[in-house]
Amino acid sequence: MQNKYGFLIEVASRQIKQAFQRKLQLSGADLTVDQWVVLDKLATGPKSQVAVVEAVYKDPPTVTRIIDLLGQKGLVVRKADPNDRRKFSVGLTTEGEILISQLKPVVDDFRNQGWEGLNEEDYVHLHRIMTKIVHNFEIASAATLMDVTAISDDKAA
Amino acid sequence: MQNKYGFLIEVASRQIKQAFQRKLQLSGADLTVDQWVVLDKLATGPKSQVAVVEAVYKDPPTVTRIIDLLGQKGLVVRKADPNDRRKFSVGLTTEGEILISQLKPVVDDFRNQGWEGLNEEDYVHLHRIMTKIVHNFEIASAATLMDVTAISDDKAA
DNA sequence: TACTAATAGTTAGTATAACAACAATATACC
DNA sequence: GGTATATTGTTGTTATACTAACTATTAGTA
Repeated sequence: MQNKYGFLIEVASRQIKQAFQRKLQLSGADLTVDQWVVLDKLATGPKSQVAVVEAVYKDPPTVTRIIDLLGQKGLVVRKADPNDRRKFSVGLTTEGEILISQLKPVVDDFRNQGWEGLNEEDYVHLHRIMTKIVHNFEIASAATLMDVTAISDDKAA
Repeated sequence: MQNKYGFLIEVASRQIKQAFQRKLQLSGADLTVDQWVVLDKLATGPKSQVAVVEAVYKDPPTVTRIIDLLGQKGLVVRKADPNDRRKFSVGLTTEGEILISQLKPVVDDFRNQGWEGLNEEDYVHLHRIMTKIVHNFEIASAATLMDVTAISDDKAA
């Protein structure tokens, strides 16, 4: 039982990301995959950067820079939080909202294409195995993350 | 069927890599995960960089830079290929070989820990689903890669 | 109140990922 | 033989990942 699941998962992850990046480019969007992920999370309303960090499971520095870039592209804005001067409230601009609505079909297309030939049961397998592996390393944040993903996924997609 | 498998796989991949990186650090090895992967592939004998590229499914520039770093650490050496002056033959130094043998048990430990509670059948599921997704995007290199991984894995670990 | 600890976010440094462009060499083909 | 093409590897640029260190602010507590 010495399977190189880590290598397998990592390579698949890179390939999927790359395919999605090409899809984004073909659609004419000037966005990276990670920028899309953050942008999409903001669709449910403005959030502090900490909230974004928790939503996308990236580090604070990474989120800072992605929001910087999204800001330069005019897709999001930082506003001061009146209740806590440490915080920002990061929200979509009108352009950001328009871009999201334009990309939604592209993203759905991509998901359907990638999942073709697989079924709900496969997703349950995939999720169970991934969650188990992550739990096995006792990564607290990841553990909750995987659990939450399972629940929110069917609705969020 | 709109599951966010991409997000799920990517987050799990990052978490696993991170856990492995910590394991490496605890063992006292001054190596990144990617450096380990390349080093490990060279254990079967010297290879050209193209061969390494194919073995680890990374880009040529990435492999160039990783080998640079492994070279700076005295773990590998580039030798000129007498038959083809474009090529190098990249091989382990004695220090590289020693490090690999020292890390083998650490790596095995990590794999066993991560796979705890899962069985062969789960690996088959995992591999089948990943391969299917990658095939669905018609990523030629990845397709072969996943297929090859399936075969070589049980022996390679 | 004053002191300490925690939180929110940024900056810096190194490594990896992907793409493009490039030099050097080897191969194919006329 | 000579030219077009493919292969091998490098360099440059931008973005992300992670760690560490840092500022500013808030919360907790003696």
